[in-house]
Amino acid sequence: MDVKTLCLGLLTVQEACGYDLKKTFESSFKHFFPAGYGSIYPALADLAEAGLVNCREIPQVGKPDRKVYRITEAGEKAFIQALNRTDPQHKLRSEFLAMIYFADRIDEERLSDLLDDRVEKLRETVKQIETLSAQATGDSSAGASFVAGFGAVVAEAAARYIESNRHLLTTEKAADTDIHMKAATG
Amino acid sequence: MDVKTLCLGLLTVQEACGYDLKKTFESSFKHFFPAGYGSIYPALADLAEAGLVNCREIPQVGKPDRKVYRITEAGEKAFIQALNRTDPQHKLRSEFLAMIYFADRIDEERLSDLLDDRVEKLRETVKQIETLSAQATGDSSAGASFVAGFGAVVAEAAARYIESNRHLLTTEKAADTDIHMKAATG
DNA sequence: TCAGACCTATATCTTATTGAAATACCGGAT
DNA sequence: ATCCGGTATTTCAATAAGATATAGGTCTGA
Repeated sequence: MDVKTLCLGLLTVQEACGYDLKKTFESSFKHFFPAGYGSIYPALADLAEAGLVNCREIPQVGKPDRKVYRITEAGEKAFIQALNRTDPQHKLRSEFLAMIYFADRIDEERLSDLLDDRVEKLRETVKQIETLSAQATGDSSAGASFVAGFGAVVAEAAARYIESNRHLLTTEKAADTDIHMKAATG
Repeated sequence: MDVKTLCLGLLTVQEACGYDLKKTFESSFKHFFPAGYGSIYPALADLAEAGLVNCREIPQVGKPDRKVYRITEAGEKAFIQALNRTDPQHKLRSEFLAMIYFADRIDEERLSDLLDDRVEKLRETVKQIETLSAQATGDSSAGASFVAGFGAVVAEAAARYIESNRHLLTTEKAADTDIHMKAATG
């Protein structure tokens, strides 16, 4: 399940050009599978070369030709196979947590800003997802709703955790460093 | 806050070789910042070249020389700077959610397995983190505890979300596709 | 009305990261 | 005896990230 496969999946729904796919990634996948042009365009080129999609170039004025990709039968099969074969990963990569790990080296004001910013961004994520789900333009399959809900729940849980436990990072680093674990996982 | 900076941070605590750092990554950072040898060794080489760490080669029998890296003063400064300069990212990359997005293309048994596996892995993560925190060998700064708690809470929230909402993916795709959003974010 | 900002669309470059395999030897368990 | 797991590093191809270049279009406010 790399960017290539995901593009293929989106093309099972509707033909699109790289730019369109990027927009879909931004709206629907942003919170759990970000991808940029640097991944999408090479992915489409590879898919075309492998015969999993066809490409039709539509001339435009003032803009580059629009390369519209449409999935082939081989592509459909390959995608279904990918859904059945792959053991899916689920990975977080957080520079934020990496920094916080070293909280004792960060001065209090900076630390406070970092935490505020993160909470704010998490809440923005929740809001974005809710807005998107409310519109539900197209994107309203059970799967789409489920992953949206997942994103919102997890982001909200993260925000709440930060709010509830940030005091452990700023108040004196005393004995009871595991209290938040009890509150957290109980 | 790339792998390089994170290695530098770990070296502010204690001198270590690449292999040692990998173990630390496995134990303390695994759930939010995975890194393999392919990232760590080049990172150390770069740090050494930049003069942020020194390297001392300790001969061994039957094993490659142990290259022990110790941070320099320039390195200490660079790390503090990194903590103050960087705007930290926080990204999820989930092939799992990407697959689930296409749940309507997955047959029921396979889907059920995917969900079971994910819940199990999330619960394992929680358990691992709790075990680690209980031992708390060395790794017991406020920052370390905070990030451990974060990991546990978020993993648990994710597991619970899957358990509570998986029925939306298997039962008939009927009208009320947004019920879980209410339950989720409310 | 005119500048600045943003949208459409693709291509490409550098650097970072992944994940695995290759190399080598030791000790303990079967 | 043999196989597995731990110690340690190196390296490689594939993948991805993130930014920049290109180029003309529309919209917006002063």
